[in-house]
Amino acid sequence: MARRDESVETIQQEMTAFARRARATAARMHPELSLVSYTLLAHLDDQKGCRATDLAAHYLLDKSTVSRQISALEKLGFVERRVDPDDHRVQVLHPTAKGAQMLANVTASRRQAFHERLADWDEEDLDRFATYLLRYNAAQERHG
Amino acid sequence: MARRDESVETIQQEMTAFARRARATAARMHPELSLVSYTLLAHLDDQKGCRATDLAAHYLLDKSTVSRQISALEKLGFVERRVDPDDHRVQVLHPTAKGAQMLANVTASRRQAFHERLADWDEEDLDRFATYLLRYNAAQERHG
DNA sequence: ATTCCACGTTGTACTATACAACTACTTCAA
DNA sequence: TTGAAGTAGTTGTATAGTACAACGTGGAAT
Repeated sequence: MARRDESVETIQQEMTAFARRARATAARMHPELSLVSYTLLAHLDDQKGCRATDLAAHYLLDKSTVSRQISALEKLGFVERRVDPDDHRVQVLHPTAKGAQMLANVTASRRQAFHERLADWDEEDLDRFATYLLRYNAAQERHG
Repeated sequence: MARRDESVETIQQEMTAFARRARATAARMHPELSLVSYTLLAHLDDQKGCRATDLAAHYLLDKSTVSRQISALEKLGFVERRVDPDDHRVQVLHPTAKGAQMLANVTASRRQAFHERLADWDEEDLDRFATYLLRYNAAQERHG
């Protein structure tokens, strides 16, 4: 049981350490697109458009927060709104060409940073680490 | 090479997803002690006291940020300052008894949450996951 | 038609953060 | 030994991200 506790303790500490640093690191790497904006834009790109409410639900953010983030992205010309013809309350959000381009740049640069950090890992370790993270996050979603 | 890329992509996505959620989750769980305050207080406890400058260096925060965080912790009665007799510029920071108590509570509750999330993992997986996280964070510290 | 609900915006407040300017103290070198 | 340079910490100011509450508008159901 002691070994189990120790592992859990380490996981807690290291996940926490990572979380603390993540925003600042992202901001330093990409002052033009914050971690949150990046995530929202990536979701829009991935989903081929969605509603603000969907973003809020998916990322556990208040709708007002999403509203402001989207306004900012729109002001930057990265997102456009298309009113749903079937329901005039709804705006379907899409990345613009410019937004998609910026997203592609940031994604490429993030991807490269991760590849560098993980350069000396062998394939099996990478695979296992990825699997563990998926499992951990899935558990977190279930248990809050 | 394709499998390697895929793993790295997953790691990136999942680490990002975790980072996005971490603060909000921590805030919901412990409104009385933010993730940052908790981390700083834990460091003080762990190190048996240290200077504000050390905290700033260790957590890559501006000294003004640390100064304000510490002021807040002091106002709450969780931290006390002891002027270093050898160098009157320096304040050595320590958790108070009350601070140590609060830290212990939050730590216990965090620990329990992690244990719940990881309840159905076997010992070998936990050990490997912990090792991977340590390795990943160490690499991040080196490569920015 | 009225009531209720869903979508989104805006007002307000708070926290975390950085940068710059400042004070107080120490160290070192001429 | 005194003056320059450096270090520790605080405070002023600005910004981003966030939540909650109040609101307007539009759809749905009785």
